[in-house]
Amino acid sequence: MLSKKCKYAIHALVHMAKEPEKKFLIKDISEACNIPKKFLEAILLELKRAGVLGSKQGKGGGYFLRSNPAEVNLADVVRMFDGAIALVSCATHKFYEPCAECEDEATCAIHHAFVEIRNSTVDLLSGDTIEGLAKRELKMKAKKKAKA
Amino acid sequence: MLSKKCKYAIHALVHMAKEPEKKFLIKDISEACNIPKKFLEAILLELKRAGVLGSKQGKGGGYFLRSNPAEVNLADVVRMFDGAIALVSCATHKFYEPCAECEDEATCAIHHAFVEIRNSTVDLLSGDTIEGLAKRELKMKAKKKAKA
DNA sequence: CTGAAACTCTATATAATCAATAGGCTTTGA
DNA sequence: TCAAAGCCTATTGATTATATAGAGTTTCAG
Repeated sequence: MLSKKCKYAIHALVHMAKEPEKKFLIKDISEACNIPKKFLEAILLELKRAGVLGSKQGKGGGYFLRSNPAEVNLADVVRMFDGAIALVSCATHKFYEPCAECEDEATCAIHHAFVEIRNSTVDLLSGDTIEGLAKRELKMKAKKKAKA
Repeated sequence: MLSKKCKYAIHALVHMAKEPEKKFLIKDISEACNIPKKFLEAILLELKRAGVLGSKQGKGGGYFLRSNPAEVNLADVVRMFDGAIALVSCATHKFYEPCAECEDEATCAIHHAFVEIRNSTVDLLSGDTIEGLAKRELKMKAKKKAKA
């Protein structure tokens, strides 16, 4: 399971990607996404340090998207907050560590099984950009409203 | 990432599935798979309570497979030790809980994205039986030995 | 019938991590 | 100059992960 931090980050980013030009106050994102304000503060700061967000201090300040929302995908965000995407450390690319208990990875069937799962998960996560998710969500909400 | 407990369980089960009729001592599995003995003890007990393994106490005792190894798959084992397979609680079948911060799951793009990922992961994990993994591993080891 | 082999069970220790909050500091603009 | 807003460090409390200790129980061999 993802950490709450990571899930909150995704919610915040998708929220911002709905109005990619807008400048957001921490407080407003916090209320819109139901994320504890102080916790969100730390999250946005990390996203800023990673270059995904920019910010402006002082009166009239706020956070805004710095990266192109079409190029920020869930694989990036998950790696940033929760580290490896794979279910075992020997099956990751970016955070590889051999399993202490495994004698020969090359002939370990478990290793091979989890590499496959990793690949499929990474493919799906990489395909989900915050722009795509934001647009999809706006459409779904519009459709639901039309029905009601 | 999987807990060590879960990974150890998988290793132990695949090891046993290589000789599905055999009775194993905790100590032997522990040494063969490089798993701390006392920790493994607790794991095997859980697997027994779940019906996957059987055991015989006393001298000449040991653990053995009770379930058909062709019917024990990684999805089962992961759920048993680590709970939900999905990355967010609102995307699971067996351990469903709504996300506290989410106002409307039906129109939440994040929810939909993670349901897809869950489905793909569950499909792959369900396809990996301990019998299949054990056979695959035996083949790989034989091939490697032939080359050397 | 006894003793060693082997699994069973409960409890505990330690460390790590997660989630959240506190509280001051700095920058900015009217 | 002061209030708005982000920046930063530290800390707390709860939970979970990993592992171990140690006593209890069952079984078989001789």
